[in-house]
Amino acid sequence: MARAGLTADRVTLAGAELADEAGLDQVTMSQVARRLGVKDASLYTHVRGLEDLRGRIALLAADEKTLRIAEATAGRSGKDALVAFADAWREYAHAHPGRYTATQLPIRIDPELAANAPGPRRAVELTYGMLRGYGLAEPDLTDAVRLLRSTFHGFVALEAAGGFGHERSPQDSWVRALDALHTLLEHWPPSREGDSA
Amino acid sequence: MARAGLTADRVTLAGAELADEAGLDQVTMSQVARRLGVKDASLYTHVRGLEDLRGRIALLAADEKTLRIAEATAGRSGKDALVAFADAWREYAHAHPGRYTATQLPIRIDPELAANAPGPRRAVELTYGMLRGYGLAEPDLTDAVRLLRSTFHGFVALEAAGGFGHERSPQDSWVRALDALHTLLEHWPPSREGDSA
DNA sequence: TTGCTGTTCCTAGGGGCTCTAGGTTAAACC
DNA sequence: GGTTTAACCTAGAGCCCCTAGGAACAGCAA
Repeated sequence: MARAGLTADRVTLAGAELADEAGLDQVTMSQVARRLGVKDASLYTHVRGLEDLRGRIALLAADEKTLRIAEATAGRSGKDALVAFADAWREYAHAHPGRYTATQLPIRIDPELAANAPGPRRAVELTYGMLRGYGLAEPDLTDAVRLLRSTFHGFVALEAAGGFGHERSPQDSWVRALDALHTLLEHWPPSREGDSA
Repeated sequence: MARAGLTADRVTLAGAELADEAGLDQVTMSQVARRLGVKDASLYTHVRGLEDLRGRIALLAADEKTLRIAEATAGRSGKDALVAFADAWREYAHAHPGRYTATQLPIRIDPELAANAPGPRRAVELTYGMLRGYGLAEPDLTDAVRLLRSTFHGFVALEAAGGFGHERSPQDSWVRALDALHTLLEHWPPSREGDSA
């Protein structure tokens, strides 16, 4: 019987494709094995188990998303960069819903695996770089980064969960949200003393 | 053998408790049945299946969250209301992580069940009510609501997923984010023509 | 060509899960 | 007390994850 020529990466990719097509919860060892024309037990040579596979998909997605954002924001600054960043984020989530939901999993990723992934550090660099033009200093910079990531992720997540009614197109709200965030960054409120509610 | 006295609500509550203690993915028919001292097949009298149970947990969580927010914002306005609203949201997510993640599920809830739930409509009313003081008109109002919900949900979700490093406390970033959102609402940017990128 | 080695992929099987079908038995009403 | 209506049960099919151990292929050496 001919070998299937599997590797951890090929298994991960098959899982990622399945996640996008059928939803992350349909990503099972059996389904992935079936898609690869192989028995499920064979996957355990390449991947530690289901949890490990999901973690690898999450890592793959994070890397891909970061790459898209890097390409989109290259050479841009100010609001251009902000919009390019945000649109790339949202478009990745739309194009790869299963992969994207994998990134939402509580981090239970093999640390050794994560250490080799370029994604996280690169993502942080990109975000801080995008905000450079707004002239924020720490800790406002960190707070702004967190606010932006929260908004991008939250918007995409609510959109995917069907959280927006049909009255107004999400796209229009998205554009306005980016407008709003831009003006917010330009007029970031000064920190006041005694704030720790 | 004495009856256990189950109802759909009691089954849902047991599932919700289990979700908070062990994570939503540990909410299985078998586990919930075990917790109730009953065989798993017995649950199907009260609940259509696992998907239905998860939907019910999501609905319960939405109602509870809305109630907390209503209590927190009662009698407040302006930034007070905004902060109370947001804090109640985040505190609910912290207190009931399993229930909260259930609300993130793509809506696959029994429509008949959802129709009887007071949550969604009430939540919308509350949010619009909170924004009344800022003097926004449609469609800006809808856009602002969506932005706020996105940010609240996104922040909580990233926080739960371990998405924030350890450099700065999430609490501090949260307080500053609310400051920022408040000033943003006070200076909501006017809509410009030709915006539809 | 033959034999050796390491890895890939297999079969077999245990245990947990969801859900259905159909039987009992407890509670509720006449 | 008898009848009816449900709640709860046992039994079982089918799918899932994962482990243990066997078979077969690829590469290399002699």
